Amino acid sequence: MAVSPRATRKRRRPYHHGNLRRGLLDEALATIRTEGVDALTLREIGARLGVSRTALYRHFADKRALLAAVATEGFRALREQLVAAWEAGGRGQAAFESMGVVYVRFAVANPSHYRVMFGGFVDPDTSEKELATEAAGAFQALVDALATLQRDAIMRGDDTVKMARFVWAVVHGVAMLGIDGQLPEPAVEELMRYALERLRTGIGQDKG
Amino acid sequence: MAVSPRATRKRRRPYHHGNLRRGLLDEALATIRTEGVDALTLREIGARLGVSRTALYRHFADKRALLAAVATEGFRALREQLVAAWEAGGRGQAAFESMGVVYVRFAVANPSHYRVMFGGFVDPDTSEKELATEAAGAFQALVDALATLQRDAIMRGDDTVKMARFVWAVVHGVAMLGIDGQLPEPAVEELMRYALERLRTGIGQDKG
DNA sequence: TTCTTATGTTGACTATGTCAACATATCAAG
DNA sequence: CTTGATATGTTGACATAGTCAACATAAGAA
Repeated sequence: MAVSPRATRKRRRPYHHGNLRRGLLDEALATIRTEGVDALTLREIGARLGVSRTALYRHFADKRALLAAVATEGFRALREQLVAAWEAGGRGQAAFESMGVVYVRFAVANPSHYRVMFGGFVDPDTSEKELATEAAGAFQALVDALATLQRDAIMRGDDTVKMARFVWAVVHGVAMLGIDGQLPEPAVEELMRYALERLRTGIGQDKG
Repeated sequence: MAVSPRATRKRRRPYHHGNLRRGLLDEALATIRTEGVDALTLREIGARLGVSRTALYRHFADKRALLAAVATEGFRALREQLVAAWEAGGRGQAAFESMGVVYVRFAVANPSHYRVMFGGFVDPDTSEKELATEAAGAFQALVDALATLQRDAIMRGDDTVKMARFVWAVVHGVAMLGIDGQLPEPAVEELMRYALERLRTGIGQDKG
């Protein structure tokens, strides 16, 4: 997995290590995935790349910046998966619920990564413009899908952004409870299905 | 605010400091509230109580145990507020939504504390039996309320626990997005209101 | 009074993030 | 090709923090 010299064939030839920034990000993400955010130390990720402990500071302002970059990648991946689900599902009601499934599964499959995105490790407002952009992009995927369903009179005509936030809150809530261990193991998938169903109909007693 | 000797009049007279455990908890919570979880250091909270840095270890196994205790207190407070809202609201539909309001407001008013409860700082499964108990207690308040509404045919007859988890996910999601700064400032309260409304009716287009 | 146990303290160790000073590779300009 | 500027990477050092071991002391029991 060492960066081969052949990679330098591309236009901008990297300097010493060969895209250390990319390597740092990958290594950080790998560590986060396998050992959790707490286990992430700058020294070890440097060591793993055969680089000194402070080499990282040439590519990231500090540890938080690194985490912000990791979060950014998370939002990008999430958006891609959401859009893919929407397209593959046929851009209808079923596709919309498929997005919900994908969302929750993303979180459950990458709990630590998801936590970096939402666990207060990074501030979405200040600094990190790219993070804000990507986060907004992921949310936009949801807004777009909802707008389509509204156009087709499948969903209520409420303010789209507001409705999208609600949907987001639902899947986010399910995901968070799931990765927090607040739910019995098999309950996450089940709750997700149920949530997507009730999201559509509500929990109030049918008046028909 | 120093512990007065008069406090020792109670049955079990404390040893040296006079209920240091309680003091540690209060000080930890105060620090968490004002400066956030990251700013919580064992050394400083000890200093603030005029006690050495390791005195804490006679009352808590380690820092995580202290955080677990803080989380426990959070769940207890949350449950009390939920129950109070339910009772005061008349144990009906309105009272139920009042619980939702209280829940989200608790999180928004105590973001750092809430994060200790749900931010992965403590593991609800392992260790800390009291924490699990209190967390379950808070959830039970929700289950009980829902069961009542089901009995009165105000809510659907679905599995109560499953439905309660869904409701929990909704308010938890709104709360989390709110304290994460993912929503524009005034949007939290607005989203909460909207969420409670749509929670009842769903977002699907009315077929009537 | 004495023994035991509950508390609290001191010193020390390790791990970690970060900065400053230094070293070196790459590229652009002449 | 040399030279200077800039981008990268390294070493040494420091401050902070959590934690443990050894020691000290207070409280209650015998």
